[in-house]
Amino acid sequence: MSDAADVLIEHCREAGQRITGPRRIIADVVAKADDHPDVTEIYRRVAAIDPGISLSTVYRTLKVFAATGLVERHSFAGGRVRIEPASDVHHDHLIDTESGAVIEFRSEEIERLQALVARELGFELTGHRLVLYGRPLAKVERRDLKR
Amino acid sequence: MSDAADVLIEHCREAGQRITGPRRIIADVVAKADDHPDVTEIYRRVAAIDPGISLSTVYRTLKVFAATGLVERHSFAGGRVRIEPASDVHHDHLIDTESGAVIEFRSEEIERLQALVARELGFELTGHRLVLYGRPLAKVERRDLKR
DNA sequence: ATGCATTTGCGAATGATTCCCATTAAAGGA
DNA sequence: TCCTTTAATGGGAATCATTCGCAAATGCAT
Ligand SMILES: [Mn+2]
Ligand SMILES: [Mn+2]
Ligand SMILES: [Zn+2]
Ligand SMILES: [Zn+2]
Repeated sequence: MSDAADVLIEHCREAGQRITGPRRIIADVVAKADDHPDVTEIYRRVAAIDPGISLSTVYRTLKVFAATGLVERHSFAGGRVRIEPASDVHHDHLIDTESGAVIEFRSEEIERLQALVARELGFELTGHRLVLYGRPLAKVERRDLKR
Repeated sequence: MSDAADVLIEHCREAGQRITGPRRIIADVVAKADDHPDVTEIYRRVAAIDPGISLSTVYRTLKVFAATGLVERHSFAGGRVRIEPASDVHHDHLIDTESGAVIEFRSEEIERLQALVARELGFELTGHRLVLYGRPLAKVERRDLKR
């Protein structure tokens, strides 16, 4: 039981939610996930620990965690929602279109420009979704980067 | 039958697709749509012209149009796909979280930074998805914009 | 006009997510 | 520890958007 999971559980309790067996396990699985798994994958990992936990409960619990801000739900291309534990520092994602790998990044400038663009349009930016899709550069194509 | 629709039909023909009655009508409806409608809404508009056209055909035809690059499919929040006729100049969207309105914008700088970030990560940017969510500023909050 | 490959309409099938509800089990106090 | 209250669970049905399968209809090149 990682301490990251303990944090999830603690926040959960503070939000007035009951701490149940399934929730402990789901919190643990989510806290350990560093690969943006989809719900079915989380269900698999949870079931490996306690096969009695239902898919319904996984969905419900993730929704509770998301509502409490403990978990983020992404919808990269392809129907199913993907999950990651909420991180203290916001980041966006780049998808390797050849391998499907998810790379995280943070661009201070893009973040700032987004808020600026929104304000120019007469809005206060409340959120955003940015996903880049890219093809890995061959080694020889990378030479110009080193300079 | 707008000329924008004719363009769709013409590209469709060049792509080796047959020009059918349903396709003409769907092309016309899509070409006129300036509000990012979902598929069901397009179906409604199509059915208002020819009630015999099926939802399946609308889905299939939109897929064909999208594959040929005539139509873009967005997946803003909320399950269903939303459609817009492909425009010559790329743009991104800001969603007014209070009204649900979709505002279009284009930021040269953000576009450039995206490519830059991708390259720094070792990728050639092949696409991206950017959606901003914002709350409309009250008039009094806008004063600092005029400067 | 004829023949054939594409399209279409309709209904069934899918896949992800949510809903329903009888049963189980936290939480808090006696 | 033993109740009481009430939220959470499991399992299955229900939803919703989208896709499939296939016989019938229809473009289009000849
Ligand atoms: Mn991430
Ligand atoms: Mn648009
Ligand atoms: Zn961001
Ligand atoms: Zn863009």
